[in-house]
Amino acid sequence: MTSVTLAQVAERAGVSTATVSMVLRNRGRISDATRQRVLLTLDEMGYVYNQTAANLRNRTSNQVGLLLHDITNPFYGEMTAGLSHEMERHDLLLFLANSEESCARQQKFVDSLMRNNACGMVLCGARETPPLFFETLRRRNIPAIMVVRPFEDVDFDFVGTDNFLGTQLATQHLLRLGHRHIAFIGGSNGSTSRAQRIGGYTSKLLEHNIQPESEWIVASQASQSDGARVAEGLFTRFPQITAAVCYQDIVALGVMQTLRKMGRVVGKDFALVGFDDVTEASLVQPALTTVSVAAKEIGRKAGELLYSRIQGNDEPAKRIILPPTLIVRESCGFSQN
Amino acid sequence: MTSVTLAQVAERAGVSTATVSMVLRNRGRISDATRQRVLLTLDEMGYVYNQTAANLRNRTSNQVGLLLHDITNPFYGEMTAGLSHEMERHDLLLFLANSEESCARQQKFVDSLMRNNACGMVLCGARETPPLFFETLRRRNIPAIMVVRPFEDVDFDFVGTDNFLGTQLATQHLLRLGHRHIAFIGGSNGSTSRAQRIGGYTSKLLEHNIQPESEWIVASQASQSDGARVAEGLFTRFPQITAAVCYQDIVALGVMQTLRKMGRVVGKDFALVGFDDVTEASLVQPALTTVSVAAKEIGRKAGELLYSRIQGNDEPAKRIILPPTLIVRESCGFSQN
DNA sequence: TTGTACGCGTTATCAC
DNA sequence: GTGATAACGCGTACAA
Repeated sequence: MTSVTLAQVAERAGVSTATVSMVLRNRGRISDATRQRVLLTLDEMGYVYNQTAANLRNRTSNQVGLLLHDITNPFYGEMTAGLSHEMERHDLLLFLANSEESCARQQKFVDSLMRNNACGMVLCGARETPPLFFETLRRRNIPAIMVVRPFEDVDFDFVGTDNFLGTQLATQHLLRLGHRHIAFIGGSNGSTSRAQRIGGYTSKLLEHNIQPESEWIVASQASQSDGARVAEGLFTRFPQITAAVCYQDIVALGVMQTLRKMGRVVGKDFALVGFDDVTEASLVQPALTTVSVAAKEIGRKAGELLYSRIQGNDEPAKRIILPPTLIVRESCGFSQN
Repeated sequence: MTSVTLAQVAERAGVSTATVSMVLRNRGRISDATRQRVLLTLDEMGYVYNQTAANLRNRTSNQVGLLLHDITNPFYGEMTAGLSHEMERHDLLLFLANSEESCARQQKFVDSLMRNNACGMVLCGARETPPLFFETLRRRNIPAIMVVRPFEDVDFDFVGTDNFLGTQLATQHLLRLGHRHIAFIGGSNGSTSRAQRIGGYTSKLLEHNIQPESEWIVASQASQSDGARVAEGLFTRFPQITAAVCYQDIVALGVMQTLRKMGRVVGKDFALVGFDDVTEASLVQPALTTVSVAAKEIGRKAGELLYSRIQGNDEPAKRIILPPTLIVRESCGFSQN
């Protein structure tokens, strides 16, 4: 890396470094003749601006971090694309890290961001993130936006989806179709998102004077196989269940398998709604009716908010909750609305 | 960001900046008493190391770039995870950018990396990348590893998969199952990877004395919907086709939709093989038989190679071609082997 | 262990 | 009006 410095350019052009700097940044009063000469020299020498030196001098930075727990998940891929696009609009560079649900890696990344003078970050924290993590983050006083996973008692900006409304939509849909025995399947105990989704489900039932059955609410890991396993137990014990709202599409897909195995026809004997609208949802037979959360939009909004924070916006922490929509396909049969 | 500087720590601890620096980096001979005092002060003041200042002084960097054309594609998500993991092992930070197949964005990102003093990069170039891009990159003399997409006449390190062998495996599998009317669906004209994959498909047919039909080789965009569209036209014109090798899983999923719509049962009336082994492949019904290219491993290998280049390895450009494997699932029916 | 010049660009102050 | 001088941001490493 035989890099040319601004000083070298200045010498060759017969001007001072101040002049070159001013030309580069279009500031100050430089005569047109001088400007042209400098620009020419810059080009001739193949000068490359050293942003880090400038950042050091200005105590600024154009680099932000994005921490995810699973970049492999298509949902986060979409979100990343949205954020990345937004960052590029503002000429910010994006550092990416994948915690793989490890709090240690997560902490390491954030520390590294601080050392590298990042000017902001977007975080989707690991599941067991300790409060200490947020405390130190808060103390650093660097703009940070949480996304997707809400954390209790944490006063940071947040961008995510309306879990409560999402399952309300799903449950409403099932109720309209005449179902009265509706289960809730999936999510892991202790998850905030899950609690919110169960809230939407329960509240909608109550609105319709249906007493929620706690035994019809079962947890599951985020995999098709565990969804299938859990569903089998549930439907064996309670054959009267005719519909289910699932915590995630991936779980719904597993539930579908089980139903098929038990000889029940999804979309006829049984109605199923998922959550996330992953690509597979439209592919399975019958196509899955699901709650869609615009992942890309979450990324974009987070980027927008982060940028405003970097610009100095110091309003109190904001919560941007994007409304989900119900994508009606075939897994509930055909609706009358 | 009220940051504490090394000089402030030095003053408070009553030592020179040199001493503090040495303590921080465990260099030189510092008495234990002094070391303890400095460490204590460091902690008390909440000092955060300024990596950028150090990098400037040392003319080094700990930041590498990753350029993709579509981070939304699960394949690249996997690859990114592999690379990210490898980068973390070496305490390197990863800049991410998504060109979205735009050469302008791509060039912009690389320029930005140069200005920001990145020490290396991993690139999966946009489809129409002009030669000039590679020339300027070469001139900058910064370690760069190409991945996945091979480019003609470009003398850079490359990590990818054996496209030729991959489709040979796929085609072989179909031939063994007795198919003789096999189509090739997907990929865009002019893509090198696609040419290689078609080569594997064609050569295998020829080995079995089957004359490839050029009309049975059709292009498609990398989306499910376009795969479906293209397949519909193909199967309508040539109903005798009983099997297909797809350029990508995502295309195969679209083809599956079309087949279903046409009343043909995948795995019974029709055999389908994909390429990539994305997560969805194992989730659809029937599960998709596909060529797995270990995306994560490509990322890891690219990271490993990049790191060695950064360390000064100046052997001639290397090509690392990872062998793909055929993952047999259900979309071809059950094999006799 | 310390003093200090240095890496590179910025900008306030000063000179013509 | 134009442009030069030089101190500065912060950590590093060599001479002393």
